[in-house]
Amino acid sequence: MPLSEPIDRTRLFAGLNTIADVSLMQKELLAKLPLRLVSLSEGADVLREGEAPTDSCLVLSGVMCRYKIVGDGRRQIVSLHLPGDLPDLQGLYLDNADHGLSAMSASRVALIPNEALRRLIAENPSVGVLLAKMIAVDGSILREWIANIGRRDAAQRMAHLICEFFVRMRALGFAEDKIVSLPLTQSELGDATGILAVHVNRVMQLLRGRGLISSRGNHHRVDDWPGLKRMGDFNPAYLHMRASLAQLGLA
Amino acid sequence: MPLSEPIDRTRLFAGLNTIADVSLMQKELLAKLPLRLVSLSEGADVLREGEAPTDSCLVLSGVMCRYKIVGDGRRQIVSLHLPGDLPDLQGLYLDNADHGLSAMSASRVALIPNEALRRLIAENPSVGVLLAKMIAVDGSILREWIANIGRRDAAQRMAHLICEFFVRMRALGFAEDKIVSLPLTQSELGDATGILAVHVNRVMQLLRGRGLISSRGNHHRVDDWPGLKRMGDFNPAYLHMRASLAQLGLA
DNA sequence: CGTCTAATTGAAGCATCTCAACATGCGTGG
DNA sequence: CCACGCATGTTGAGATGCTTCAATTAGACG
Repeated sequence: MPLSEPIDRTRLFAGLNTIADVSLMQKELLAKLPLRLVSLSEGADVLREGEAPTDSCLVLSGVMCRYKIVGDGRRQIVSLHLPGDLPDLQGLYLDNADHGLSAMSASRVALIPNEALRRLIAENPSVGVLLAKMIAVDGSILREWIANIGRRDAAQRMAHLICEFFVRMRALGFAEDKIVSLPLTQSELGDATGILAVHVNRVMQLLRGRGLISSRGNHHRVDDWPGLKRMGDFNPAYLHMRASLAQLGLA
Repeated sequence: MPLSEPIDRTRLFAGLNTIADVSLMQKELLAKLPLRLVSLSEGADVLREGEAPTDSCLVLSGVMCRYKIVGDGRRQIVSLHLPGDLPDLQGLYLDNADHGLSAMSASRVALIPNEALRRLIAENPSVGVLLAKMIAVDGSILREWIANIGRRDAAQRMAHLICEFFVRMRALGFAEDKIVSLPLTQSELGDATGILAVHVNRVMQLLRGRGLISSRGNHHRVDDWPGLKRMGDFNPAYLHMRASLAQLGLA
């Protein structure tokens, strides 16, 4: 449902800013885009597999995910998206969505008509380059997920997922106290890592047992960042961020 | 090593043509790009993880792959690339490669200076849209790989991989007799699907035993296409091809 | 307080891995 | 042409990580 609250248009640059230097002019152009604010309850879909997208989705608050359903009905989450992300930019160029897009927690998003985005890109190629970079980074993260699921065991996968989420949140200015809210149930964590929920539980206990993290509900505290990083074989290069780990206080 | 043989410039459009309608003018513009022909022996790297790409790679012949190496040294192949593909387009927008790019069989590629590509896109936005679409489809295939590895068992994964390879080859005009040359060793098939080589062997025997495929060396014949499709839970929508399966003779 | 979802625990089964050996094919050099 | 070496394919047996099924506990919410 559309809301009347004011939209935080700086969110438009938040994600872009972590990977590229967005000029003042580009910010102004982006801020002028027509936005339709929508509030989503937990689990709500913005887009379903097979639908033809007419708008691009900007996450304002909450955590969203893209997912696919395989033949036997099981779900695979293919990416997580934080405030400032544009999870479905490739919808600008594809006729039908090959995945669903839904809210993992109550979220607010801004819908941007693809027509307006296309016009902006056409008139202002430098903005197009920014968005292309965002799509490219998205692809890079997808590749790392493939490697994560294909070649690491359950504990490593989970550790890697938490590392990625933590670093991305941090880059956006969240999680300053090393406490990160990962609003996923264990079942959803399993959908993201290709593990069954019951086993996620045991893996999380393992991570906690080793003193890497501690949890209370959805809120997780990173107790031993070097250890978690090592356990997850985490190297942030694939995130293509402008800031180094050191600059994020995560040396 | 650079060769002096004539370059088949129609390869420049082959991959694009399967997903988009490339106009005559666009073909002419692409054909004018400066190309540097390079011949690769099996296993040769065009790009290694961490390197800064200066050229984009167009596959002229052979099969190439992008891959990542995880901490313990194991390899995960994240995509396969056929003649007409531009496997590393996102290198246009990223400073450092997050993956390696290598030849799975003796291959010929054409290297296109990124500078020239960027100029072409800037002067001719419609070509930029074509390439953006290619990057978007690339992302879609990555997502399907995540779902494949995360949520299907070994036999399904392998069947799905073969289906994808077969359809993509077919769309390019190969494999008309339902015989497809998949120049991967069982170890490499394992790297692509997240399975160990020994187990790949048993899975291939299973597929052969069910009459889905038959193999002689690297050449595999699809004996039961509907069966293979069913086994691999294969739905080609994610390839975003212009041609339907029916149009490819694979109803 | 009752209901519902999510987290936790246990036990048993199975898919995949691991280790180890042997077979096959292929290119190379004698 | 044969002999050899090496990479790849094949087979077997045992270990294990993850799944499956089932039941219980904890926590959130009206």
